[in-house]
Amino acid sequence: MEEVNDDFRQRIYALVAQIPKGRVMTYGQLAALAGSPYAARIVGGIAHWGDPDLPWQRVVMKDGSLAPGYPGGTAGHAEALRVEGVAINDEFKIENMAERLWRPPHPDQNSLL
DNA sequence: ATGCTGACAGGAG
DNA sequence: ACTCCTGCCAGCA
Repeated sequence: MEEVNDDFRQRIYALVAQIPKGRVMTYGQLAALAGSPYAARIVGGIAHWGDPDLPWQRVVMKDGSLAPGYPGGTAGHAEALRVEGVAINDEFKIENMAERLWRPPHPDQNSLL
């Protein structure tokens, strides 16, 4: 039953790995999708200690701010996102955050349009 | 096994 | 608009 903990991390990996280039997801959203809406901080922890091969640069704060613990600081994170095609303001915040936010596909919802 | 920490989020001043 | 405080939960030592 405790596998939920283990799954939590696994789900975060899966979700992050599925984030399309040019899109971003918030820690809280990832946590919620993983099963714990209040474990946003944990996602940050996993991002720091988790698999470095995953595109953690696409994981940002709900406010559109970038991760302070990212290699190189917010500046490094901003630059990484610019490469992804994401526009970053001089305030190191994502422009049109709502549009950049990636919404994971529904399990069995047929996309009709 | 326990405690402290933290790449967050939300509410209040 | 910005800053400060609180809550929350898994990971790490």
